[in-house]
Amino acid sequence: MAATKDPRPCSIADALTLVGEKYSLLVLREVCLGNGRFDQLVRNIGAPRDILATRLRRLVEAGILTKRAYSERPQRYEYRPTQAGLELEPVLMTLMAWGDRHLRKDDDRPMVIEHICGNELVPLVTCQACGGTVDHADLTAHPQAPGWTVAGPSAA
Amino acid sequence: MAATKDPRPCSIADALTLVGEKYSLLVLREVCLGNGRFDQLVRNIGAPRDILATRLRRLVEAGILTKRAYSERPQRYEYRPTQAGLELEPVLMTLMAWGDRHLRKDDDRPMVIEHICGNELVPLVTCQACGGTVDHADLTAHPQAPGWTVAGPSAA
DNA sequence: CCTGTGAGTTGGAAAATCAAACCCATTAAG
DNA sequence: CTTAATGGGTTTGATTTTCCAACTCACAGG
Repeated sequence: MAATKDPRPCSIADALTLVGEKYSLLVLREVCLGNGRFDQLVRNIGAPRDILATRLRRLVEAGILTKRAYSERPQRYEYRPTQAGLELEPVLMTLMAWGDRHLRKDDDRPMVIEHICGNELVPLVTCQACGGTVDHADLTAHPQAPGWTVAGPSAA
Repeated sequence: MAATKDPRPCSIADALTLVGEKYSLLVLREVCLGNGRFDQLVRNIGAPRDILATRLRRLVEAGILTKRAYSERPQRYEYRPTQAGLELEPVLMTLMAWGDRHLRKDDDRPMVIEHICGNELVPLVTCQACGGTVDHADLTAHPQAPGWTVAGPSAA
């Protein structure tokens, strides 16, 4: 009998094993803001230095960040997002918008993002095909993995 | 001098204190799929039962899930997303799309989402004002919190 | 009566986090 | 020349979480 330990195969889960650990998405936030230096990350995120070092290694090896020297003698490094890292920014924006809407009173947003169009960014998640916004009621899930239905594993 | 422990005030960080712990977003995934029962969550997520119980309590108290009895005698409960919970689904869809693009070869997506328009959902994050997609190069951040610049704390 | 299901709780070992101190190279100040 | 500061970490030891298996409780079925 197989192990009772095969969770649903899922790209959300896979993405979270890379960026779901504590502080990882905050590292990405700072790095996208242009703050890629170690001490800056420590101050702006408030994470322990050793944990931060671990996360940075992991994000670099995952291809989400790159480490580059901005000075030889003395050697000094900074972290910058890769293309894959930059493509996580929409996730951050969507999460920030959710936090602004549900966790704050009125308009006390700690950060406003300006879009190139000149307006304040209010991110919407839309369907590429029809352009409509993505709402729960409009979605139907189709698991592709063999042995899995929406409800769970079939015929264990 | 103040404590050296005031991280940047940020709705991303605040949102992550609620849904950033291990398994929390996977719980939301399952609950959005309609799988709100305890043993179903254990099987489909692969999380330890005690941790799951802790997460469920937290998500309920945060107003992201509700606990409902679907049977008295014997008492049996299920968890369902609140409106706030449903509004996190776009975050999940965006994260899933990122995982599909960057963590998988070709078209071996473990799950396909169908939009009501009849097409496969490819989520795009767009600007509500102009409708354009959200790319890093088009964004400018404006911190609103006193004492904070994009780079970090000003004049501690 | 014995077994099974659903929804958890309990106990103890293993792993991760935390804060503070330390290290190394280089530059700046007195 | 000695002392202090900066940047980018590593080390150490105490505290928290996580993990896993076993257990509980209430009811239902055969």
